[in-house]
Amino acid sequence: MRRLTEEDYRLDAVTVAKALLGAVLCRRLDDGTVLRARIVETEAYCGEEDTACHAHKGRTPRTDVMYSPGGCAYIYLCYGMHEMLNVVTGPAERPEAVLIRGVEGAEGPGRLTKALRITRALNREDFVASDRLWIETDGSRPKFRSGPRIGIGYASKRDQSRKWRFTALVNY
DNA sequence: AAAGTGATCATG
DNA sequence: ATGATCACTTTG
Repeated sequence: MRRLTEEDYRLDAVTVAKALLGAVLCRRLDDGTVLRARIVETEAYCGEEDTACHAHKGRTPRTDVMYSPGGCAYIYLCYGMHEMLNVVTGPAERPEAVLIRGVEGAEGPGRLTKALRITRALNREDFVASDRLWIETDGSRPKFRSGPRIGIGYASKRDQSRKWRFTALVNY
């Protein structure tokens, strides 16, 4: 197991979204307990030109974090109750991110954050250096299926049709 | 099928 | 200040 480094995160979101399948999301709580879960579903959001991406309307207080260099967390509240975890990717000033949609045992973006006790308090956390939130890999690259992203009816038809959701096929 | 829940952003 | 919208989950 090795922790992912900034080089792993500074690639484009589609590449990182695929690479994160099979990697292990790790969360250390205040009491020292470490929770770990393998990532099984991801989605890529690719810059201002992607009408599904939160950054497609440009930089706002919320999307500012997406313009940081790849390797930090973008976490926001959806529908007033679900914390959504994203991994910012790409170089600085390029607003791309990977939404973690599911981990083994907690499938669904709101469920995994609940299971791993991840909230907006961890927005902007640095996955490369943090002792509270990081990602490890054992090098496994599971086979996966690609499909359209979920819940983006507000995006252009073209962007809705892009197959930027990735689901691991193997059961760990 | 529809509620539940509150942050966010564009509008005024 | 107001209101529409929302990268969802659960319940019926």
